[in-house]
Amino acid sequence: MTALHEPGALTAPAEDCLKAVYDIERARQGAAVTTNDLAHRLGVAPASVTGMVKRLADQGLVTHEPYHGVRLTDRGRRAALRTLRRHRVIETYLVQALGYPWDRVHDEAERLEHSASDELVDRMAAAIGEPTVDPHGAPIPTREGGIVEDAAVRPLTALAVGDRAMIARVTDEDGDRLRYLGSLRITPGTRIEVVEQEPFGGAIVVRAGGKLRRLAPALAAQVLVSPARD
Amino acid sequence: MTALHEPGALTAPAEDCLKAVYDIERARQGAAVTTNDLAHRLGVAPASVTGMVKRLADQGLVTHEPYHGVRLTDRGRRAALRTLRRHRVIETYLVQALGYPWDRVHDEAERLEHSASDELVDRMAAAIGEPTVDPHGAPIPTREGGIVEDAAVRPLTALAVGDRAMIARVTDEDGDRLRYLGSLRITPGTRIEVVEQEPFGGAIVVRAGGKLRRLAPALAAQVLVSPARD
DNA sequence: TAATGTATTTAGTGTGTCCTAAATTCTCTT
DNA sequence: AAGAGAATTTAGGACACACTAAATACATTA
Repeated sequence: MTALHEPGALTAPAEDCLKAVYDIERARQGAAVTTNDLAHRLGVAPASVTGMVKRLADQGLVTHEPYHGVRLTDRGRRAALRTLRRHRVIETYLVQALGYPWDRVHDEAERLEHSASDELVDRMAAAIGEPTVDPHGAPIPTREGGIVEDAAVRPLTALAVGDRAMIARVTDEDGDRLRYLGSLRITPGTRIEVVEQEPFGGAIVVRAGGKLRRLAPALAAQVLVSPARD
Repeated sequence: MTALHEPGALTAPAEDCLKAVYDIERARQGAAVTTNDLAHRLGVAPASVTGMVKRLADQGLVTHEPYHGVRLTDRGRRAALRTLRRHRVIETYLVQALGYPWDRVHDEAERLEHSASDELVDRMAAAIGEPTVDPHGAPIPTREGGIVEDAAVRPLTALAVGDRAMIARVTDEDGDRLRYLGSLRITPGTRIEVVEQEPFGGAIVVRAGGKLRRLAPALAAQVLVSPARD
């Protein structure tokens, strides 16, 4: 790909990288993001990340303290949120308007987010009633770049036996795991109650939709819940 | 962009080039396509086309007789039709499902066609009732790669005064010209009658939707009509 | 048939993205 | 405080795609 003429236009790998920095920065609660994390997330060699980050730093989208990690600048954060909005609107549209199952929208959106115009994304959002969360429960940034992360949300693993809650979000992108969770009705909006917590890193047993479900801790950690208000 | 791993995966510029070869080959009635034609169509320097064509030839998608033009192989034609189907289904979907005006779908589809999966395109087609022509009247290739070009279709310029016909297709991609034609109701499906043909390359005057419209020959040449059956 | 002008290809560059292998820096433990 | 091991960056390639400038082939006309 040659130099892009439109000012501010980013390449697809650059957008992906910014999105990844945003995501990991948030997961790390604002700490700097290591190139290794990024390499892992992006499926790319660590040395490649160094190069990408250098280009993004030249454009003023991230700051890079060599050997100490990457941070988004304000401009970088805006760009990341723009891409995130595209991604999540597209995912939601695919599910609501085109009947995609929730476990197969990620990869499609991953490609489309780089070529869809703002107009298209806005039309999609309008067509399905301006959704505020995507099919996995993740908040959709607004046109203006705002985003509301629900502070009350915790991982399912943080609940105690007897706690009731509602599934708010599933932070997993792997199709197989999502399909599995879907088959168990472990999806945003479902009410659950923790029935049992097996000791020493064992499974968590919840009642969901009237059935008992055993969730491996690795899976349960990806399931975020909000306190049941009843 | 690095070497693509999926077998048969083409880069966006390669897909664009194949589509252009297909289109020009058809317009030239099967004659070989010159690199200059392609350069013009793709908005790229002629030397760049030579390089692109070389890569496509290495992949067995075109044959290239140096200094004498390019031809699609069967595999190349299949690839071109796959892209063309994506493009035209997307254009039609944007108009029918998302309310786009017909003069603004081309550029959007031009980008999306390279990142939309077959599944997405098929779902779009299904959602709007498996259309057979796009908003400009161009036939949409089938999933299997077939395409039916209406043989009875002729340019508006080929009609004589007094002839009646129906607008079948507008072979123009420029947004401004399409918007203009749209404002004149010169769109697929409209019945017209040739009222006057100004001599020596002058305008063609047609009655369309009850109104008289003067069309410059360059514009009229892009308007294809099929004989009115009444 | 030779000359001329156009079309086309070759040669040489630059950019973005990726890689592997080798150096470097950091951190943690002893 | 030093050294081992891990993380990171640098160095050196490769490939796709674009460019300009120069060389070459073609076709047409005088």
